[in-house]
Amino acid sequence: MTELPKAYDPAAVEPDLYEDWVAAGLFHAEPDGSHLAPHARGDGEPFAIVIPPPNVTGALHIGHALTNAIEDAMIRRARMQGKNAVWIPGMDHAGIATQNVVEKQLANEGLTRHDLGRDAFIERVWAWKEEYGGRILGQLRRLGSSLDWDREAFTFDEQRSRAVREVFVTLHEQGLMYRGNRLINWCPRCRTALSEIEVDHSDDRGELARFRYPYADTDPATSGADGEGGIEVATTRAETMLGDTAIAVHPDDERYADAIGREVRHPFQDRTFRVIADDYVDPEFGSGAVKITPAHDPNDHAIALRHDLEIIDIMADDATLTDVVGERFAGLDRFEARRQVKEELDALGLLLGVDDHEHAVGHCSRCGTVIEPRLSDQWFLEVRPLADKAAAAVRDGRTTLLPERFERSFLEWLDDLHDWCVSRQIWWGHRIPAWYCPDGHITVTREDAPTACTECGQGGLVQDEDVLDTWFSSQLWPFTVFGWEKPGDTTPELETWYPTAVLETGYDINTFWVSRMLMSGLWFLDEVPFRVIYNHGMVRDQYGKKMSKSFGNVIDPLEFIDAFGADALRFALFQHTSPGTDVPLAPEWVEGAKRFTNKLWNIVGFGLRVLDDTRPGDLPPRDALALEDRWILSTLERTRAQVEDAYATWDYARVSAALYHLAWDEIADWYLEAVKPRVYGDDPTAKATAQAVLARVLDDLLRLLHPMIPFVTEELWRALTGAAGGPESLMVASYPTGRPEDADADAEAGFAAIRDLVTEVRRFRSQNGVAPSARFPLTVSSSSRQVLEAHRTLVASLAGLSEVTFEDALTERAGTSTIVLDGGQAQVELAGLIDVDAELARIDKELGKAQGDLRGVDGKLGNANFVDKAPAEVVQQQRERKADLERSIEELSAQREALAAIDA
RNA sequence: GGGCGGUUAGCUCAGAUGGCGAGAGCGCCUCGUUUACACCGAGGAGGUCGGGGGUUCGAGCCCCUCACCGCCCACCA
Repeated sequence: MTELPKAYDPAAVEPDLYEDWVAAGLFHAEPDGSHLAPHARGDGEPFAIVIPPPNVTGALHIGHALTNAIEDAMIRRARMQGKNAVWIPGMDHAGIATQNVVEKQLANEGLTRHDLGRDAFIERVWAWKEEYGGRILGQLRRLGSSLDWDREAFTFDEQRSRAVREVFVTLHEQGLMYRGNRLINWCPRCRTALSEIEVDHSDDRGELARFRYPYADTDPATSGADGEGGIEVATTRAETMLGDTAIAVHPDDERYADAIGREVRHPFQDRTFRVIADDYVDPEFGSGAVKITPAHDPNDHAIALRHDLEIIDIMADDATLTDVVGERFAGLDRFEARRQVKEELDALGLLLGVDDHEHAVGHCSRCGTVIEPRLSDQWFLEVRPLADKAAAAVRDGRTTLLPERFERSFLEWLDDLHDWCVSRQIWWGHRIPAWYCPDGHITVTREDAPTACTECGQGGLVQDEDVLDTWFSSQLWPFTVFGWEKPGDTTPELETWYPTAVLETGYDINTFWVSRMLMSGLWFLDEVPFRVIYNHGMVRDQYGKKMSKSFGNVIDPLEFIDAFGADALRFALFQHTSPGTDVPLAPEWVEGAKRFTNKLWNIVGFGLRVLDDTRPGDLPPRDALALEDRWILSTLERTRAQVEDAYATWDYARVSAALYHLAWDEIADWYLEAVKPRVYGDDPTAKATAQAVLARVLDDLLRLLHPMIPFVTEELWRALTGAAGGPESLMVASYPTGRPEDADADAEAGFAAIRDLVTEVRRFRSQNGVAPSARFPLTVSSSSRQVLEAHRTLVASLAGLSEVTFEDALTERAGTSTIVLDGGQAQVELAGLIDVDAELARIDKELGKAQGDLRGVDGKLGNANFVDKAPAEVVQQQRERKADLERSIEELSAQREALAAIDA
């Protein structure tokens, strides 16, 4: 059989295997299942995942690595289980993000997008996309992602664009999509409206400026001076006072009972406004009087609507002040205006003080600029009916959120969701299918170029300049990727794979994306887009800190793949991955995972060396199997069940832990050692049996591990089975199902007895400085005598003994040392083996510990409550432990005496 | 201001429905070139399970409370 290189070299294996898989078409799926491997044909339960489409601007970062590793494991396992599994690749055009990147590039050339003009700019973005945009998809291949590349989609390609227009028009026809003049979040740098969730709030250190509005009926010459004849207000944004149109106080606030209805005079503008009463005002805060700026604050806007106040918009697109504020401040940037307004107020004697004030400030999630609430004409989607459907689907379990504890906040969010501002004042994105006639009537249509206004019939229509929020198209992803273009559409792909099996994504985009897919899927297809929402955590560094460019702790997954291989990176991620749990990642852990792949390499490498031409296949009859065979098969089956169980709770950390333990601690450390006497021995029957079992064990191990670490397992499996590659691949081999008949408690107990004895002998060596190579005889007395005696050769081989003999009871003799076993003891002839003084010291130490433990157990057993009320078996355990301790104390004391005698 | 998660060995984390005589990986110490692997093997040291109180025969696990840490949501000027 093939000899493997001594150490695993991922770089020499991974790229070729990936190409081989692609060439063999193993990633591709057909709705009718015609692609399925023979073992699965005729079954083929549909199992689809759509990739969370990465931004075209993106490069693979560690979060992508996590998402794609998990999804790949899901898909690969489903595929091996004979499901009709498909994983759809694609990218998101990522409106603002992409536009920003290209604008930055233009800025390097000293240009703005306006210098190019709309059409040229968009052309430029497409060119950029062609040149750099595909980068991340290539990087996904390095990870081993088994995406069906024949089905790649893009949120801004023609097919998806048709669906977007159709959805917009349909929603408009349904009366849910409307144009309105409302207060929205405006980013002055991106110069566009943003939705609520595109605004990040942070607690910033700011200020609270207090100043006084003089009453209109007081003398301007004196009213400013000293607190007389005015009303005190406070603000964190002093410049907004230029757009104030009222002062509000609480209706029950006695301090202001007389003030209500009075007029105040604007210090910088030739106008006055009233003091009004509104419940919104908190009398406890500040002076209890609030200045009202309807055009620039959501609460103020609401109050303005209730009281029919004048609304004055004081800002331009770039957050400089417009002429309406008056000559003194017009044209100033908002922050400069803030400073100067305070100055002028102070000059007039109206400023009462400026205090430090920490408060939540909204920032643009794309560029970090401070958001300006602003009144604006935008397109809105009335989300209530859609959100209600989505919430109902979560509540009745049509879709399940993992971890479950996320469900509550997800539902609360859906329950008080506000209308979605979908229009963006940028160029890169789906143009809004609305046209305006010269009279301002709106025509929303599926046509490319409508010629007549639907309201008044006149021509000269001009299309809305705006584009849609990028999430508007990605919300349709789970069905547009399967060919859906309009309500009622059906395709074989949709019929087979919609709803998808699971939507796997970080919890950070539940609101942006997941909720909206749920809403639109239910609205347009009347069916949830996915049965399960699996939320993975965020990848953090080894100190638990979020990875971000500004911290400089970002880890590039490609560097890990180069250094340790994709499998190592994947396995390291899996080892810490449970639903909703953040994943800390340190280089040493990837290194550790690499060691695991190397261990696996050597485990199978050993197999290849000793299997001769044995391939995995049927096993000899059970009664021909050795104890260690039955033990490992039982352990394998038990682990397989644990893995199954862990997968049922989507807990990859437990899956990887169970398989790591199986491979390293059970197979490598014990089974391979236990099997050596037979495979190196000259009993052909015993050898053949060992080989058959070993082949089976290695085969199953590789199958179980393949979804997580596809490359190394595939390479080894081909060597083990002689598979030629291409369609003969572990990728489409069957995933192990249960073999309940392999469960064998007797064999596990028997092997455990052997293991305990061997471990004790090794401990004896280590503690007494007896070389591992030293051979010596051992006499054993044990309750497990039967099984130990029957496997004396194995015991001798594993423990490095020259001879093992058995007696019913050992008698203490000078010059021997006793090894205490779980179910008995063993005796070593010490002559020439050990250092007596060291041994005495060791015994003293053990004696001390045993005596301490005994006191503990005695205390427990002396407690009447414990003895009476604890379950009998628990009490029994303690009694046994007490007996054990007493016995070992006795033995140790005897040994001590014997040794002391030799010493003397 | 709400909500959620966390606090277990030097580090990062496991520890279903309370029975633990508390585990793993890395790190640390001792020994080791046995024909799978030094990307290794054998053995070992190291924990008042954040503090306090409670329930229980028994609590790392349940209850109360306090203290930190992290995240999400939120219109208090």
